[in-house]
Amino acid sequence: MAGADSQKNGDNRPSKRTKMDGESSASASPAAPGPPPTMPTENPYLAHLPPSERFTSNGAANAASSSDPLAGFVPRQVTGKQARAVMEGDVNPFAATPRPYSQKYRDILAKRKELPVYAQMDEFYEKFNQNQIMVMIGETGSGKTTQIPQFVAYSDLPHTRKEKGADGILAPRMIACTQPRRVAAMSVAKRVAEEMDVSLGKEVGYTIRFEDATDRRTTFLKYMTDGMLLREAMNDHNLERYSAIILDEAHERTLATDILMGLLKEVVQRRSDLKLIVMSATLDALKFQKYFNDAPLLKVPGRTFPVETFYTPEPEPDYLEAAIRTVIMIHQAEDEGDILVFLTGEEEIEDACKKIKAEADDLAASNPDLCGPLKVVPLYSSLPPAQQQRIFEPAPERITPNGPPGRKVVISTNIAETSLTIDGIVYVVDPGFSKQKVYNPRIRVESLLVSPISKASAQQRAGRAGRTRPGKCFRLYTEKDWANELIEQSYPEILRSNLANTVLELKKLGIDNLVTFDYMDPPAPETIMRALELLNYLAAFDDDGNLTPLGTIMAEFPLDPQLAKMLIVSPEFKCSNEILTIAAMLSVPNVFVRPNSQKQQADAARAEFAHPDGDHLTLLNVYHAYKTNCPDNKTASDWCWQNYLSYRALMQADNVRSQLQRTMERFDLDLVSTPFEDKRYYTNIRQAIACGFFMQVAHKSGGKGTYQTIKDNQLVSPHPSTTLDHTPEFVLYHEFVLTTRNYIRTITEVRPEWLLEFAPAYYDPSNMEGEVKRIMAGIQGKKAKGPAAGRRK
DNA sequence: GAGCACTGC
Repeated sequence: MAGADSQKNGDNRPSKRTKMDGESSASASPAAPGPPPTMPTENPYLAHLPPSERFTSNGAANAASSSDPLAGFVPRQVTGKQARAVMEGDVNPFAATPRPYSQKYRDILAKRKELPVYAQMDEFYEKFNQNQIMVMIGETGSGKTTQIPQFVAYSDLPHTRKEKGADGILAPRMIACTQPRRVAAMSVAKRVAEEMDVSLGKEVGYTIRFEDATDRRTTFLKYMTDGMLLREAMNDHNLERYSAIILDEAHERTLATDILMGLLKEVVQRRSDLKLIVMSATLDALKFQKYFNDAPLLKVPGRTFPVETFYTPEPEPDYLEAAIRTVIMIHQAEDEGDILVFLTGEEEIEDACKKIKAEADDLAASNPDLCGPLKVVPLYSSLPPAQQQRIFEPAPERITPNGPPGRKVVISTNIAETSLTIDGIVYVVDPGFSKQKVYNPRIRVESLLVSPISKASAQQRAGRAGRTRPGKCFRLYTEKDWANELIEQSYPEILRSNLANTVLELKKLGIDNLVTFDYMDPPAPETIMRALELLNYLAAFDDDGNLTPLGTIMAEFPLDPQLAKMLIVSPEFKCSNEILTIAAMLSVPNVFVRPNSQKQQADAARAEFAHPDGDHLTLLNVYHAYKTNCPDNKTASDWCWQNYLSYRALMQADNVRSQLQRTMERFDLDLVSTPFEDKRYYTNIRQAIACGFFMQVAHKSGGKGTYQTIKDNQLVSPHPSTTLDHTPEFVLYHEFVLTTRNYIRTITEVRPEWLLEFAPAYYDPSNMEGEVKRIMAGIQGKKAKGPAAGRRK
């Protein structure tokens, strides 16, 4: 796109321009080189001038048009002094038509000036102007997420550099800032629109799944989830719509961020005009710098209060008991201030809440002069939003005017470590554990394991105590364990995941060799092999490891490859409407609610939807019942409540279903159903599912309804929640869950004939062993003798 | 006869 200048730092437009001007006159003769493609060509404030007069010979906006606050700005040669002058000036240069700043803008600007990052604006511009890539370390409270993208806007002037896209629309070359979470992308965009005194969704916007608050013609600064940018990259390998990309929260090392880093490392070589800023919170700066060819570093201090850390003298044998004891100790002995306790999961948290509440009530009753009232609040993601909001309620009032103050205790999972910030926390209790995802490529199973956290995590947790004033952190492990046992950083997600999806995405991104791709942390080759193998069996990849036409479409669906495959083949089985529903239901959290106190009622409610042939069909029943019985929101939430179903999950399923349906339509995949009266109605559905999940099948083995997985011979039991009312010879399962026992969850009966018919290579008797081999060979023999074999495929 | 750490498309 941009000039093919190959200097080290990539972007040398200004100097190049000067040189050009020295060689040829700046006349508007058609033969003159004219401005390079990325130079401003559309400055709305200079619209009264013909394009050739809008910029001086060195590319600066023409100073003669004195009303333009950006007069004299050379893209990417802008200094802190220039930017500050405009920020503190009278006219907003980023508004659709230049207009005076509002009073609110000035009020906010005063606060922005206090942010640590503001003080380093000059240093930022020096590094930004001179380098294509830079790494930024900004601790909590530095203001990097809101300010840096704005700084870039003053330098890139994206709103003055509109270009026609492939769709013929004149659009700004945007600045993107990625976030790992949707709420962050949304709330930061809203804040920055206010700070810039422009409208959200017009000049500054955000894009997340299910919601695009941007305007193709006017948005020049876009906050988005990292996954969303990755999706865009799949169809635009050079990310041409962007002039600068800022990867925020890179230290979290989400799968999407890691892939984007690898991809962008390649893109910056192809696009010398693209600037990249990688932002992270402390610590691994050197690793990022090294990965990005020794990119320069800008370090900005945070703005938090000191946190005093305490360790236990001896290891604690029972961290749950120790955590409870510590909370009670703090409540009795420490000054006013709320407490945040980190535990690993829902059950543990509810248990701890009960115990702490009981002890604290006893204490307050027996020592009203020593202990104030204590409010205990649980926090985890599956909690309904209304209950999550309770963490923001104030601590209880003191009971008597001179009595001891009340206190709030929040008992939380890791969600409070990154996603949610609670003000007023002064004390943190950190037992040092969290549930972490691990992937075992040998048996192809992802599971959750309670594991020790990393030092980085522990520091993040401690930091939560110092957001409003100095705080204390009580670590329930010894200082020696801290030093010797905790690893520095948590393993990035890419090392802990099944990569089937990722490998498909990478291919779609145009990455040819998945093994030599420049990962910041390369995954185990076995994990990549497992993914390639699966995608090959699903016919997404051919035998040479290239994407097939089917694989190309599969990558467009926001689904696991197995689900995408079953959806794409479903029209052939005349059941795409039903498979759409099942895919959506399998993509959202469990729709069945089962409160501890009402297990029987909940099970009875579920039985109303049960389909005897399997859980996939039960999910279909639930969705149909939901759509039939819930014409509006009010009835829906009541109906869900009465039927022990999660309204939230069902709404999500509805949302996902529409998105999947749109993707189906985009690829001309028919939306069809077999008539319900037709005896093949359910068979067709089950066959389509089998086309996606034939690798996840178990065969009955031994007594007592136990099964053995076909590929890895793992002994498994159907999950007790299943609605399957018999024990067929073959079942297909959606998930393998490793808890107290090996369970297969969400299962449906399949026929061995289908497996051989739809996945002949996989089920070829020569690949099989024992009983299954005999069964498959038997079917093959019969088929060979019978009339024409193979109805489909 | 039982569990969903947390995100994301």
